[in-house]
Amino acid sequence: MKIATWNVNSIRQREGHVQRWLTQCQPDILFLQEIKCETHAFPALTFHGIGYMAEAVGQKSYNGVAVLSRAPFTVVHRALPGLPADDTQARYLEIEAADMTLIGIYLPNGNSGGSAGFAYKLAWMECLAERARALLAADRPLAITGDFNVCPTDDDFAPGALSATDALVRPETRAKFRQLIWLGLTDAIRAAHPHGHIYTFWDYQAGAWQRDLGLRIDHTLLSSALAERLVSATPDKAERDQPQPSDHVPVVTELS
DNA sequence: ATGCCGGGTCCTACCCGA
Repeated sequence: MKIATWNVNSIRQREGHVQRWLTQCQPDILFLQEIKCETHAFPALTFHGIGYMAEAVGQKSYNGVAVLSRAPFTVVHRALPGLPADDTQARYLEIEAADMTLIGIYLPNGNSGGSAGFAYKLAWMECLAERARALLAADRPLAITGDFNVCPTDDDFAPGALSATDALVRPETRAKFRQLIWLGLTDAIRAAHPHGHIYTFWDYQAGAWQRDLGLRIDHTLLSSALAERLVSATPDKAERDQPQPSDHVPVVTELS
């Protein structure tokens, strides 16, 4: 079973990329982030045409998540439980499929909006940990996948690619990420590649791709029952060389 | 060297990303 995640940086700009990639990679499930369109504008029919059912949680201009699946699934939540009711940012989609709970996230970046923006990121991470805790307590096989906007350690970004005060690497951000991990979740990419630099994002600017100045910020976290089935978890770097690519590449996690 | 590219939008200068 292949579960994939991809921040596509606008589905309208990358619809053809996703269609081609699905055909060539054949994942069972693909979570998308930064679709940057309203829910009704998501091009579901394109994906129906190649055998994928679709569900989107969108908003105008920013954010937006979606899931594509070859097998039927049930939508459980279209927003992160625990957030204020007036929070309309489209960043969370939780489904049940193949007897697993699968969560796709676009975690707040935390660099814009000053201290309030960073506080929002930390509050969002706290709610996510609370949700994960509840699902794990109920003994649900669980995967949380998506764009976490967190470099968990100094091995997870190229030297010089970020300042020490960036919201992706700040100690408070990393502490919240560890809080998630310590619930008993396995960071699948790091488990499959224990040593060295491995990236999922390269900025459009300053030749970051050509100079390999990347970040590892797209993650898949697995509960123990799924971690025991882990076969591989790998970014598909070839996508970054496509014409008009997203700045993120797809990450594919394979379970036996 | 946080705005170098690239997406978005009340259309065009400005917000956001990581």
